[in-house]
Amino acid sequence: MGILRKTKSVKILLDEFEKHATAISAITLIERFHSKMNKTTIYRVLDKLEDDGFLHSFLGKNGHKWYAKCSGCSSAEHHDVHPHFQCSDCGKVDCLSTDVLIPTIPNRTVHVSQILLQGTCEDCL
Amino acid sequence: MGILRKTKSVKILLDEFEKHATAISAITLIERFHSKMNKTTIYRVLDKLEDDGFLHSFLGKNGHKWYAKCSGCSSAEHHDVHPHFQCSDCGKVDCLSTDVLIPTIPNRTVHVSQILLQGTCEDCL
DNA sequence: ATTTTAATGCAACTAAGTTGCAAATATACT
DNA sequence: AGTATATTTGCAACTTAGTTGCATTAAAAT
Repeated sequence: MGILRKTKSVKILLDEFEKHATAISAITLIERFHSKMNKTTIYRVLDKLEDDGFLHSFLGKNGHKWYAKCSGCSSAEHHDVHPHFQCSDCGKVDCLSTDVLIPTIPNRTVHVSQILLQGTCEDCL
Repeated sequence: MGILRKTKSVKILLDEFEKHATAISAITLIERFHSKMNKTTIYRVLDKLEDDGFLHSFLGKNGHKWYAKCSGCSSAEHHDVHPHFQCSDCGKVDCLSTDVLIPTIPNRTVHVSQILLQGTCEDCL
């Protein structure tokens, strides 16, 4: 599918991800923009922005969905396979540029790797 | 809290994890034993078995809870911080003994790491 | 055998995410 | 600009994993 129209909702959400360097959870966006748009719309727009390679998604520590800006992705290919760091204190989630080496697993082919590190971030140390 | 009494439910669930080498999702256990025990009981027993160091839990690809037997854990300490592998074909989840090296992250302290690898398992290759 | 206290079942609830459909709105066309 | 067309939106209702409170049941201690 992907984005076809530059609607108000698309602009608001894109803008929000431009403004913040950190990842944002779907739940947070729903809280933040519930007066401007419906949660269904938020989920749908996020979905499309991910399809288009503007955002990538992953699951936070409770299994809730988080989104962050992609760097160098397109609708053809997502190559944001970096680890994410969630602060146990403030809950903030960052994308880490540090690479984690996934070892070869005998008799298995690994296609996707989800790495979520939890601990204390620089602000909370 | 932890387990205090060896009830029927505790025995059934412990037995199930003895029988299978792979991880089992809470949802699967509820399906499998819905006639023998209530889902609330299942969640509560799993919780306690985890507290006691018999099981460890992690989130699968949809953010749903999975459990597997611990090796060498106690109620005092869980040291099952290994990666998990979920087959995209058959859905089966295994604990991997292979270690993944988590690099030191500047200005952050890492306490927990969740690593979920997805791909094709040996049976589905 | 009786008492005590933990474990269970049940029903109702919570919350994240999804679906169907009618109404609104962005874009294409003339 | 005005109209047609197709996408996007809002809403309400739904789905489903997991949780909670409370009365009942069943371990285990006496």
